[in-house]
Amino acid sequence: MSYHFNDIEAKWQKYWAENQTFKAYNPDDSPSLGGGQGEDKPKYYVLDMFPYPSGAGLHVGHPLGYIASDIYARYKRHKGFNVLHPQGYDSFGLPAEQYAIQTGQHPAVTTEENIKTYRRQLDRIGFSFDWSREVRTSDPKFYKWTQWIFIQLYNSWYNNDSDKAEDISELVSIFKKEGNITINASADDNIEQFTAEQWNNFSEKEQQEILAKYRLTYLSETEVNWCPALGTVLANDEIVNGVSERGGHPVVRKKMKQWSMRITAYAQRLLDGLNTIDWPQPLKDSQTNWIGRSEGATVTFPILSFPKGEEKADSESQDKKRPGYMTGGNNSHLLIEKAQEMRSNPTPAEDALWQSLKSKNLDVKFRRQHLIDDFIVDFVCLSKKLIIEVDGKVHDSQQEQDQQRTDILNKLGYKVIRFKNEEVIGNIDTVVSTIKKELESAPLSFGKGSGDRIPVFTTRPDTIFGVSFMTLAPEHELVSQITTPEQKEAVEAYIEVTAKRSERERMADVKTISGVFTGAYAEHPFTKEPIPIWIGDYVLAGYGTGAVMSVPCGDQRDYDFAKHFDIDIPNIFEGVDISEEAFADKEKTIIANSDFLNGMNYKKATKRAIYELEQLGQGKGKINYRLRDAVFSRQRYWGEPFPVYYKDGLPQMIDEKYLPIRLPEVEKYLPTEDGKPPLGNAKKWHWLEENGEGKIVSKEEFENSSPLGRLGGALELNTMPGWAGSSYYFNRYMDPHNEEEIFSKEAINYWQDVDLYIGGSEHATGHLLYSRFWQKFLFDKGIVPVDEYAKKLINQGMILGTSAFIYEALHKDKSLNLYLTSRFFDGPDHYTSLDSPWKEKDNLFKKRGLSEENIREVSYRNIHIDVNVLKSQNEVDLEKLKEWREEFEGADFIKENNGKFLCKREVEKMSKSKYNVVNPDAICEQYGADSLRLYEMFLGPLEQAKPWNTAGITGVHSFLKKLWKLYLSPSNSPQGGELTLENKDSSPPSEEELKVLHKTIKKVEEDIENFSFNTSVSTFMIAVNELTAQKCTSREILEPLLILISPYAPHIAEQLYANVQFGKHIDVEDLPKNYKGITFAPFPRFEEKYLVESTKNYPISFNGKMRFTMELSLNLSKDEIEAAVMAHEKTQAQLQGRMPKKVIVVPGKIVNIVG
RNA sequence: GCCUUGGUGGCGGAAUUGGUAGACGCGCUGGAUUCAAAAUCCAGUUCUUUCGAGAGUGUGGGUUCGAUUCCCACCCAAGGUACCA
Repeated sequence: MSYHFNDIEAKWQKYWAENQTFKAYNPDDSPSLGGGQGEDKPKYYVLDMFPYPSGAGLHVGHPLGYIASDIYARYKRHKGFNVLHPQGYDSFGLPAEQYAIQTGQHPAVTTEENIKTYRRQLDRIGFSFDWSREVRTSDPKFYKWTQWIFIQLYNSWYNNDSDKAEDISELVSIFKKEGNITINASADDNIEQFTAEQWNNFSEKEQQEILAKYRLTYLSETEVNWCPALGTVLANDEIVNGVSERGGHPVVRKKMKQWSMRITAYAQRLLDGLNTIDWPQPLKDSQTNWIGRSEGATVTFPILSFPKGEEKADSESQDKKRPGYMTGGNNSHLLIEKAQEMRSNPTPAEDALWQSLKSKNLDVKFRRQHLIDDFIVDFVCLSKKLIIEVDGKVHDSQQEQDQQRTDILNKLGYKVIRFKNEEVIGNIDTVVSTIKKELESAPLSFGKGSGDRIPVFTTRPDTIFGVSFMTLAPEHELVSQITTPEQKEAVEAYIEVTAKRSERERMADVKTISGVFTGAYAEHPFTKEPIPIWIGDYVLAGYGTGAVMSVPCGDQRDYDFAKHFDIDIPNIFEGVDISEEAFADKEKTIIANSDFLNGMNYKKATKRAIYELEQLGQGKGKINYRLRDAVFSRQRYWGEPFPVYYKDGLPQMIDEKYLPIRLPEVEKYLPTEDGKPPLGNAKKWHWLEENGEGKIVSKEEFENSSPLGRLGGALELNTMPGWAGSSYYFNRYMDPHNEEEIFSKEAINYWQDVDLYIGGSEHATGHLLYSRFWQKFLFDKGIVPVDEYAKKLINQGMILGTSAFIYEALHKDKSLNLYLTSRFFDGPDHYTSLDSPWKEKDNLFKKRGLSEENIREVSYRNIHIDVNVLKSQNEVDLEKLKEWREEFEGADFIKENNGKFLCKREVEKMSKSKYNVVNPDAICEQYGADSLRLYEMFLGPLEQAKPWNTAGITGVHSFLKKLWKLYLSPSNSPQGGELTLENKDSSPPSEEELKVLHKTIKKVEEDIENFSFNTSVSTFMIAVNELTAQKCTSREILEPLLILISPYAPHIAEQLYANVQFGKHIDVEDLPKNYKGITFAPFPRFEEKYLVESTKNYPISFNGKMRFTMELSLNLSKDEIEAAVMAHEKTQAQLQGRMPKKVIVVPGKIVNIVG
């Protein structure tokens, strides 16, 4: 009986489905569901990346990873594990919606159809998925939990002290008691300080607005990547080269109110976590780059500007310099003496505080009796903009004046705190610790209202003495404030030009150096020299502080800028020539010309520079991240609705008990006429909650309801992005039908995490980063037990297509309807042969009415043809070609002498437009799923990209036929042939056969553990070839061999295994009810003893080159081996009479003769 | 530019700790079988060669008795990333 793969495969697939062979059991399942079955087995979770069911269906490249994971899952079942191997669909997404816009079909309908196609294709390949656990992100039962997680995020804030997310209610209770002074949170950076008293006096709305700045998901006016063509916002990773990844539409920057996710709070933990997981290095590297941690310092440079009214005197006498600490106003000259007098005659309280401030090592500098505008303040920390006033009794009677003064100081960006004399004298420690807290929480930020200094971030504080100018991003908010009247025109013109240039242009045009001087100067923190402030578009507004201290000798961009504008380039490196380029090597750096940093290396100098800056209160060590908070709103229909409504413009979460909030029906999937997202078209999209009942109603219905005791309002119009559902689906598989909880405690504690995750590397900075973020959040909240969800991850390589080309003759760009076999061409228009078929073409040209001269004008081009019309490697089936495209119908084809018409093949990405797509269905039809599985693995290492070439599949296919024959003699009997082994009294295996089996067990087991599936397939081929040659009929050999092959080619293995069990060919239909298939048969045990050899065929090398081999007993000693080798005639021939200098003998390995 | 991965016959690829380079398969060549084809089976297939042998794993060096494997420098390809201070 021959190998009828189609029949066998269909029957076994049906059998597995009916018997739920691959169902994984949770320990808490009821016994009728098979609960407890997994208890005595260790768990193993194998997962494929969530597929998006696209309309095009699967091509041969898609199942590669699924086949690999399936082999591993099946292998683990043989190894006695309770294996969870689920599959489902990431079924929300753009393409279905685009299609809906074009055709009016509901995305749910097309998605359902696409899923059916996917499922049919997947089923045909024989995967061992537990389909009872299937989930779909677009299913309300699933997205109920997506919405639920969103609410959890909304109700959380990130506590940097405990380094985890905590409930927002804890934050509120701290605010009530202490205000926000002691809070160390990952939050917005423009938060004002407040006391408990202030908090308690804030209105509900004010409180909510403040809380929003702490929540892990929050609404904010963000600059987003708006894609007008798609009508939506895109995430950074959805943009490739400045255009949308899907569709290639232009993208512009735009401000919009959006939900954001505070992923930045997790930046460090996302980075640290990478060290604990076994993921591919390139993937870890791209996450590391994406997070973009850089260690350095913030340095603040005071701006030298001129006090009103003193401009002239100052500019003449002081050469346009004025130190940054001179913060006095127009009347400074009148007040300065008074201040000096007060300084020398402090009150007892002032003196006590001053001594404490000096001695407590506060890392910041305080000044006393200092001029701020027209006031003399008691104490001020300029870098933190904090003023401390110590009030005597007299202040009780002048509270109003004091308030006015405070208001003015506040406007100047200072914070004022007041203490009474008796507080300072009575309890100096409390006063100092309050000041400390204030200082710690005061941001080193110089946002609005702090126009007198420029903060920068630098990774090279050691090069601070090399600063010769500063550069601000053109968008920097200080630019307009500091620009001098003379430079105003030039600066404004420059800003206008840069604003007009799109992001894309700016990115493409890196080489052009441009910038403008603002006319303003900043003061160097140490030398107190003035530094010119420029603007330039090489500085990005969005990174760091949007300003840089430019060190031209140490940074190439600064160097180029300085050269271009002829700015001074001081050299601060010892023994380095900077006449041609900047010197950026940290390792070799020795600092010079830098005062206290001279002679230090990078590390030392950095540390010292930061220390000195801190002493001055003009800098601090800082870690900066490139990672930005993730925008979570999409102006789309086909996505998860937010569980959010708006009341007085503030977002409100809907109570969990009302989830899911279902996606409403709309008539049109386009944005509304007034530019609102598609959900704006929904007739009913208001939330109304009254009498403990919540529902979605129309606007009218909401407005007509009684305002008393009612909750609700307009629902959110945005939907969630594609990555929402895929950020936790792997956990939901553990308990996918639970309606009470996202998953049960028992389920998550049993399955814990994914042991093996296989998928494409394209998700490196999208899905794989966001999902790690959510996992860490869920971990903080005690919802999941581990903070990394996938222990091991493998990126499968892409399968490329092998395109086919034929050559078409053209005259003046017009097709002559004549095609030539490709052997004549090296490429288009480049022929290599002039033999008879080549000459034949001229006759055909003449028939087409071309003159001799015309013929000389004929040119050729190569065109793609469908790879499915090929007969073999490169022979075209002309009949099929004509069927494929009408234009070939009446065409002439110039063939080879042997009548064949050949095409050229070339490896390219598999894509529809290149006609090189191969459908797995066609392969299954022609060769079977087992052949497809084996061939995909046989192509090469899993992680590497490799070309598909259908012609090569005959190799694995004939292997399967040989395997079949090894078990069933090639009898012609129509009723299932003779089995080559007798069931009961099969002959005992020979030593040679046992050796083949055990060497195969060893190799295959090692290969699977190393995910080296390609080499296993070769091993199977070798084993079957050898056993066939040995005419093996022993059940002790043939049965275990099937278990080895079963993960790779499960259908044929199941069938032959059944045959072996019954001693004859048996149809699936005839199996007894209690039949146990191959799936859980224990993996054969490798036994070393069968591989022990008594002799070795030694390679004999001369000077390291193998010249011949020699069979010797392994019992021989080194000397005996040497003697035997030297006695060999070929040895003497090689040596030609010379005496060897040395003979290396490695017993069991090699003999090398040197001489 | 930077980071990562890789470079071995006509092609996909093997060689697990430094020890017989090219396993296994495709393709190709020749043969058997057949009226013929498909299928199947057998033999050969890195290159050069005076048939003795010699060279050979991107290039050039090095370490070693011995290097595809380890070290240094360079070249090329693919992927990621990009004025990130």
